[in-house]
Amino acid sequence: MPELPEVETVRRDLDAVLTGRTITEVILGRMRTIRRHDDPEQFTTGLRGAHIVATRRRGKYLMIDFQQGENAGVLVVHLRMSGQLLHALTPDDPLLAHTHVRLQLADGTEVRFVDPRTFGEMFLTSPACSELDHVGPDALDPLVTAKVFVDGARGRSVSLKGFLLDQGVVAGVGSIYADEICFRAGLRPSRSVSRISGPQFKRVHTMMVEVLEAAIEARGSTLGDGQYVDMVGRAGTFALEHRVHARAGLGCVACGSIIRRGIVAQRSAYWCPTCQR
DNA sequence: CAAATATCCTGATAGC
DNA sequence: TGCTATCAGGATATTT
Repeated sequence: MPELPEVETVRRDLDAVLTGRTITEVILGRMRTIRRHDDPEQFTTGLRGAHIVATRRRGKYLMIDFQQGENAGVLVVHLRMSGQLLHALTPDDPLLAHTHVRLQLADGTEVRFVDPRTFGEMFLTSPACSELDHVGPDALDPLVTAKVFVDGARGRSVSLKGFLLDQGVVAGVGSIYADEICFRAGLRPSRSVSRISGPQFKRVHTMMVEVLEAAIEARGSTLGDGQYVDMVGRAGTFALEHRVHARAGLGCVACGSIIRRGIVAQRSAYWCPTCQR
């Protein structure tokens, strides 16, 4: 499941492929991918001739800024669980199953959106991107400090994992990194944020930044299912550094206790019963 | 208002 | 072997 580090890895690849290029044609497969648009034509005509000027990311959302004549616009992409953006060097590269959108470029290459589970989406909007108003600041935004966590947790009783997954507080952390952050902070994912102190939130914040940056360095986490890969199909290596996620029944790398699995915030959660309280 | 629940969908896996 | 039932999960709408 692509989370902040995986989306950032894709953004960097995408930037090299798209920025400074022009979209010449858009081929739509499944309409569900562009479900925010009533009219598919609005999407295709809105992108045809678009000149890409920049790529950005906020949490797990990719934003592709473009200029189309006098008009500025943004193509927003969310990969959700199984979405992939792939770069095809020629239009007749074999099409993978579940290829829902093809963006053909003036240089003859193609950016393809592939998404078996179809939860991912793409939509066009104006530069203000008001559709993302409810999304909090990016987890790696320098403006995000431990205070954002302390303030965001005030008056709430949700679990730490549920809190980290709440994209309205800080955006970008998903199930994998929430587990890894909880481990490194020494706190169980089920611990209520109402029982977490200021210094503990400071540690949560420090560990969040550390884990996310290390994961970007490793080009993300590719799990056993091989689901996540970058734009040319390469896996990320951060799963090798996972301490708890998907390690139920194995020994804790720090103390040897058996890693446990349970449900927290309606998601699978993994933790060390000794290292985390 | 916050938190829990149902929903979307398909591939992988478990169980027979 | 091959079938069916179950599960996973991000964000959102709905319910509690």
